Amino acid sequence: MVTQIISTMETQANNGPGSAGILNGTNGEPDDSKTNLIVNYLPQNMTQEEFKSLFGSIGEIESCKLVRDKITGQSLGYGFVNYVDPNDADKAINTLNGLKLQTKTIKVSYARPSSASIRDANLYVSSLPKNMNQKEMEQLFSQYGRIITSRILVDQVTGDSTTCVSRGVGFIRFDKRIEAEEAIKGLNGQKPLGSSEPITVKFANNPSQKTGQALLTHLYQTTARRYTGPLHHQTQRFRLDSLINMAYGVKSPLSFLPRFSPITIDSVTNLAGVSLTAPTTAGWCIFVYNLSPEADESVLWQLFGPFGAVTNVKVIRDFTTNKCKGFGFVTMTNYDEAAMAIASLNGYRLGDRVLQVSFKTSKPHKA
DNA sequence: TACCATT
Repeated sequence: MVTQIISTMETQANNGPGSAGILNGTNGEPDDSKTNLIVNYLPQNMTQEEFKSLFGSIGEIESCKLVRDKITGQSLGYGFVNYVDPNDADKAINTLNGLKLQTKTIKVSYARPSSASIRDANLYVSSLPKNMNQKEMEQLFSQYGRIITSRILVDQVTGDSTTCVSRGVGFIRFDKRIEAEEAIKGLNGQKPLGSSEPITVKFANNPSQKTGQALLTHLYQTTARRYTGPLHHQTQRFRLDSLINMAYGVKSPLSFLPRFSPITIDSVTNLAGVSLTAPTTAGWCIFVYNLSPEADESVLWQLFGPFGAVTNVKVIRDFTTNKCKGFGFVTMTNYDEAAMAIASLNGYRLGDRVLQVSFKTSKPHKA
């Protein structure tokens, strides 16, 4: 799934007067509030040299650093630039903030002074109402302190940025950790006005805390998806009539499927009392249970692709261990193909596990 | 052993 970021590109006002090389009267440290910038949302593949070259084109740099993972050396997507001349810092913000580099839109703003109190002030929010936008989320959280950055993650239908839909997940970075703590106390488990579902608010996991192995696994999966994603499903797609032939015992390339499905299509459509997820712009969401801890996205593409148009697959993993939690989701465009996939794959033995496959149920909620 | 989402 392609994830697009909605984020304000405005920069933070800096913290008052000061200029490079002038010593702060209280502690004798240089005041670089007018020269030191933080750069966010850099492309993952940008090197230190490219980073320096881009910002060096504005003016003389005192120092700069692309921040990287301690173990893997992988870019964490942000960095700092300290100019000699505050005018160049200002110019960098004006000319480079909002610059589009590959798929990213970089953010250039004054860096806040390094301090223990601003660390771990980043929150992860889930179960947000799908119709809540970034501004509304900020409004909800702003009562607890000054918000530095915020964002809501959205699904993006390939090739049409207007059909974005919130994933109900976002981030809020406060100025101070105590503000973030208060926001958790005040908002975790609370229902936003007009919403029936409580939101989850917790400290965000920091990607740099991931193990090197998990990062490499993630990179591998991101790369591998190129060869198994929706743009290629036509090449492995089979026609519905060949599936019907198979049901009558005709030889088929789908011989890996069970000859007799444990359920019929009718039983799928007629499950009493179960509300199926409505077809959204994205299609029909299918719940796949009993995947192995090692399962990855490619197995879902392989299983469901033969039945028709698959627009998205997702293996749910534990964020810290990166192991599959035993289930995943597949989105298919057409109801008939989704129903056929469910009828055929529910009860299918994958390795030493028997899959349970059904339409995703609507999330249960207490009255 | 049961319905996600981690910039």
